[in-house]
Amino acid sequence: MHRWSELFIPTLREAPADAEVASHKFLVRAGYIRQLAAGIYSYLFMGQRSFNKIMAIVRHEMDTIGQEFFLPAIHPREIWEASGRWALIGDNMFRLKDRKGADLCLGFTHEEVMTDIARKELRSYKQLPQIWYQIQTKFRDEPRPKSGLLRVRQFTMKDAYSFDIDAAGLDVSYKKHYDVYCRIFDRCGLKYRVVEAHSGAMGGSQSHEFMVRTLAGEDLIVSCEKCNYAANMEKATSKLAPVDDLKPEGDGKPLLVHTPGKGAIADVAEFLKISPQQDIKTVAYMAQKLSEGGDKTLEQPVIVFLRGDHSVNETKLLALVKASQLRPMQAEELELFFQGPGGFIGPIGLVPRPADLLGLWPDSSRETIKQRHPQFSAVTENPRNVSVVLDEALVGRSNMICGANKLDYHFRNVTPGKDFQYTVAADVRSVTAGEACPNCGAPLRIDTAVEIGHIFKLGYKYSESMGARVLDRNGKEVTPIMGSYGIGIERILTAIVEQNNDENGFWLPPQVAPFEIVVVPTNVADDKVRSTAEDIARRLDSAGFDVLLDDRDERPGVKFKDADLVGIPFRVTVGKKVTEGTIEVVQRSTREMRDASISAITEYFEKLLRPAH
RNA sequence: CGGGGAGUGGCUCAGCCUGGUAGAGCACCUGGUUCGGGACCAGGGGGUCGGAGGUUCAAAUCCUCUCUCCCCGACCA
Repeated sequence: MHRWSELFIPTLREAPADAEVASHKFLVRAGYIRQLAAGIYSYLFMGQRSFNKIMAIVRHEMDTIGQEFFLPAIHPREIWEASGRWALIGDNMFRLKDRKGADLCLGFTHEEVMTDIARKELRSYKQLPQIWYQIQTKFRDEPRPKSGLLRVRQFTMKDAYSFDIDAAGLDVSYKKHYDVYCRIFDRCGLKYRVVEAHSGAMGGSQSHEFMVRTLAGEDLIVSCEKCNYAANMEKATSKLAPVDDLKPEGDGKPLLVHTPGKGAIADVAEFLKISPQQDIKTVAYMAQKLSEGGDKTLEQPVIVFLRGDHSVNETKLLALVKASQLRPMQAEELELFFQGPGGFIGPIGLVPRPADLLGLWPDSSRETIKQRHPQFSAVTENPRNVSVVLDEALVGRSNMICGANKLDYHFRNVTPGKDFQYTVAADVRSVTAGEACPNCGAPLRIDTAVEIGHIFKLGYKYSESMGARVLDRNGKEVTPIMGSYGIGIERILTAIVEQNNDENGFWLPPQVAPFEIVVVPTNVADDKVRSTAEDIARRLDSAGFDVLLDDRDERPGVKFKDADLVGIPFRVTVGKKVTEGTIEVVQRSTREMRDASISAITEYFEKLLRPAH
């Protein structure tokens, strides 16, 4: 049993001025956390106690499918070189040197370390499958930490890695994680949604994110009102309603039309009395990525054509061209590739690079295009180097409007595939709310959400690059296939607080709350009240409940306010009614208040909190 | 990195424009009265005004530089 008078629970009447979202305000006010620097927090007694309970649930469930490890937080450069990510990750990785000048980094994630163990130790298919996990601190030097614990530079992650002999094995390991994650989040009392996700920088084929809807979230999820379709914005697709194509004019060949001063899609549509859906939007990027050595930025032009009312989903595009960044082309670059001015650029005249060269980059020894500015000789010598991406929504369309690469002119009668060629047709647009669900056709909705868990099928990315090999049953050397699975511990608590709060504070489910019950004597100067509260707290404690006795010599109002603030799901108020043998039990979430008998209080909570017994 | 905002006692803030040597509420300590929704009275402790430099007889206040934090964007598992 814990006594509040002896604990350090520094509650605040007012939220710190720099706290913006509910979870940040309340976790600070409730004395769970304190900030040390941007995106770096100390966890105090109450916070750590809650995290420990969350981690216990995670551990308990993970132990049903895997084995717990504990890996180093400091890694040598070499393993990150081996996977190719030392250069790829960039400024988000904390890097340091040891006294000998050797490069080290703080663990950003642990694929490399786990794969290093696997490549050194795993020899035979008989050792597979393996699922290894840990609960460990991760360090990520975020460009913009924000919203309290929602986006930080140091946090705790449960990360797991699976090694299987083949894809069918990976399917099994993946499914195990999927199911265990659902059990974990259910036990934490979270309302969440599992969405299809893009595997992004981690690489790999299949991926799901476990998302909690909240306005504080930074991710967008698309979900169907009717069926269970749900996807991350970067992955979501929709069924588009058919569009009426324009009738061809004249001989049906592209026809130059004068559109003076009408560069923007909306202006062109109005001027020509067409719908933006009949216009082709051109978006020109320079795709960028670091060279193998990490010392140079490689660039290549990528031009996207899509329906006039659609917008590019840059994440989809990045994955398609295997780039790490996109920047809009500058005016002189537009001139170079289109030989036309911004606002009037279009596909006709471009020479798309062949599909088999998509995503292929100039080798690292070559100077960047930027450095060759202003001549751009590297590219002008080789116009095939332009990747032309056609959004899928334009496939099969005809007689569209597009920029003519000539000031104040557009083309009519333009049919993709006929009047211009492209490198590849792919889904590179963003879904918007209200479009039809790809499964059932019902309207899609878009919500902000927090990502609390993520599971990936990594494939061979790390095992291959780092050289993990085992012998199969035929004695043939094969590369194990991997999966990687993460849960953000702090985000579980943060998401729960975002889901369960009111003007006075928040409440946690008993299984993750720092205490299940707070016993509040209204006046410790009253012997009868004080001793009854002591007795109740002691009996509940003996019965195995996590009890906090608020034995502070404070006025009742102060104690009630604090009790409401700090996330404890049940309050037992010991006051005047002790003379009648009665106390009150208040459920924080509903504010529901019930009298209970002092003598039967243990049984009362047994029924409430331990229904299985 | 671009744009915006803010740094004054533990928390929330006033004072800055118009320079004169720092204040309020809450919190904290002592004593007393109180005790069912953030009490009251009396006394008290605590601040290099983010830092450095400059202007001035005099700087929280004016000027220059700088650091930090927050928000929006870019970016991001």
